[in-house]
Amino acid sequence: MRIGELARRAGVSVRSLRYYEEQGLLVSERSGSGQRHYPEAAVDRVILLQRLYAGGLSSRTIGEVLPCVDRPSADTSESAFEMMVSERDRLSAHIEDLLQTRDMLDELIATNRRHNATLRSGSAG
Amino acid sequence: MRIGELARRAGVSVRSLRYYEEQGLLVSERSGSGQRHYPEAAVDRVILLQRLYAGGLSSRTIGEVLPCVDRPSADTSESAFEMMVSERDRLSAHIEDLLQTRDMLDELIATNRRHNATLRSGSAG
DNA sequence: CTAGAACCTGACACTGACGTCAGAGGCAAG
DNA sequence: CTTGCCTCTGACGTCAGTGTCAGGTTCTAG
Repeated sequence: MRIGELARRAGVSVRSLRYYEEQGLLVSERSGSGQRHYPEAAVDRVILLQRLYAGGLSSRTIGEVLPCVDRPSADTSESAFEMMVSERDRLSAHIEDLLQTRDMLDELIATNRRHNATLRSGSAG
Repeated sequence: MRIGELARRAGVSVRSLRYYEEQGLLVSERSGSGQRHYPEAAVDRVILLQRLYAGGLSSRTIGEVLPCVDRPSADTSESAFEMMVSERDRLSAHIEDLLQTRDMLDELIATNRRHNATLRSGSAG
């Protein structure tokens, strides 16, 4: 498929796909005229990339981790594996942090609800 | 206290404190010579701001929800309250997304561990 | 062949919370 | 007064993924 279809099916912009390729995260075959062509598997690949980006990994980090995805059995994935584990730990810590923030928001919301309830019982507004 | 002490005690940079003030999130009294002075409570205030930033709220958004923090009983917090709730929901969705990403990483890690174990049992590396 | 959609490269714009530098003034200690 | 650290304002730099525009080529339908 060409880049437009891949973009639609993976739910990203064409610009992003070119960027991923520029970062070495996504490969394409080129037709004689220079147009990019992708196999079906590229859709899942891009979705995977999106998920890693969503996890806060940078392009560089994703590039270093990808060998673990593509060839989990090669030695090249030694440092990649460590990177992946440390990224998972970083992500876990980040999640914990966000959970604390959410708890704080929940408390604030509860406090405000109590006040609002008090106000509403006095005068609607 | 002056800005340097507040920065140390809250664990942020002096630059950040000035930025927060510029965004209307942190107030200071000025001495005759223009230096900023803060009460003890400013430490917790800055920590609160940090937590909201960590939750992915922008300066503008924080500014809009702060009335809920400062005066939970005022009407001014009506839209602020809705904003706070929607930010909590956004944060929850974000956390769910990150959890999925972490699960994916965990699966990748498990897969790689199996391969590494196989390798190591054959030849240490 | 033609119109128009899709594609190409290249490059600049943007966002947003800061880092950092410059040049100047403030303040406690000796 | 001097030394040295702290603070001030102002402004430009950074990062990183993506938007967007420009100018040109390629593909597809009729």
